[in-house]
Amino acid sequence: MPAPSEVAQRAHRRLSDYLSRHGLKQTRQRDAILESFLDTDGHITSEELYERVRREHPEMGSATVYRTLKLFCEAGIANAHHFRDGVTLYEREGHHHEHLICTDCGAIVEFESELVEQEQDRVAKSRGFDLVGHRHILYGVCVRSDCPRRPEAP
Amino acid sequence: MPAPSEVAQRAHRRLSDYLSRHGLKQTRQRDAILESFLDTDGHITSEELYERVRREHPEMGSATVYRTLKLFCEAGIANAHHFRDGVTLYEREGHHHEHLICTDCGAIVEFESELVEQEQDRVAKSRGFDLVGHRHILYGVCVRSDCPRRPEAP
DNA sequence: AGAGGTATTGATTTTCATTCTCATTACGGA
DNA sequence: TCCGTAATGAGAATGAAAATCAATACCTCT
Repeated sequence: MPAPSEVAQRAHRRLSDYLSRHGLKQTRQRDAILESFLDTDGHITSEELYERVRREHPEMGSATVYRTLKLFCEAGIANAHHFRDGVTLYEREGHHHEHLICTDCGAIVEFESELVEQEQDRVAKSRGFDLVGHRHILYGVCVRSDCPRRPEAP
Repeated sequence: MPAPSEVAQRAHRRLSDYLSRHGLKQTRQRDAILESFLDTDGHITSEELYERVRREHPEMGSATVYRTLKLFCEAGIANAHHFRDGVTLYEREGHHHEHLICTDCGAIVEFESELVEQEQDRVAKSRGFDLVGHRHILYGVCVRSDCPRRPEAP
């Protein structure tokens, strides 16, 4: 296996912290799932991750992956998205960014904007809120010539 | 039939247009559902709307409401949201706004920002997208001691 | 107005992601 | 190593949304 990146190490540490701080246990499954998850770019569903983990650990149950991904969110290692109904997409917590989604082909492009960031703080504050997170999604039609039409709306 | 507001009339017209333009039919169910839907403030699930419509039209089927709400979205009368997984919330299309949600009490406050609006256009364009819509959600904790459960616009 | 072709409906079933249940197993502190 | 408890895996349960399908309602044409 490749050298443990700095980011990966941080994630492992964060999980350990969270577990011990909450009287939970460190298990081989949680480690395995974290390993696979960290090895992922972009977004992934629980089911997809399950398939991946399964290749290395055939005895793994899908319910465990669901449970663990939820745990990761609570531990600040992952983030859950509900871009479309019926599926939860997870991605690594870290460099935070927003999403630009093609309503035709479903392509997801990431972006960030310091300007929007500041404006969000301003708005939340003015409404008497302590901002703890946000989600900013743009829907558009991408110019890709191959954009294979696939149904999905906001 | 109550006084037809300007907004309601526009919605009815938009539905008629969409139907005829797509070779679809005008039915009493669609009218009834639109009526109830327009009578709604804030967000509503298909199931909730079904219950409401049902009071006036006991013969209505829930599948019809699902289908119709989807139709409304395509016709530009409604918008679908997936704030949490597993449920689709619909709201009237119209004055467009973003949402600020309290993670503690679930209160939903609406806001808009011209500045963010412009920035969105800029970002989408720079990525080769034709912007057709967006969703901007802020999550925070409202600092009021009574944390009012009031999904209302300012 | 009447007929016919098709979209629509309502009841029901099906799908499918996610959660729950529970007996069994694995952690981890003492 | 022992024990109490959290965790796991398999399968059942849940629930929103979609799909089926026979019966019905619309609409267009005559």
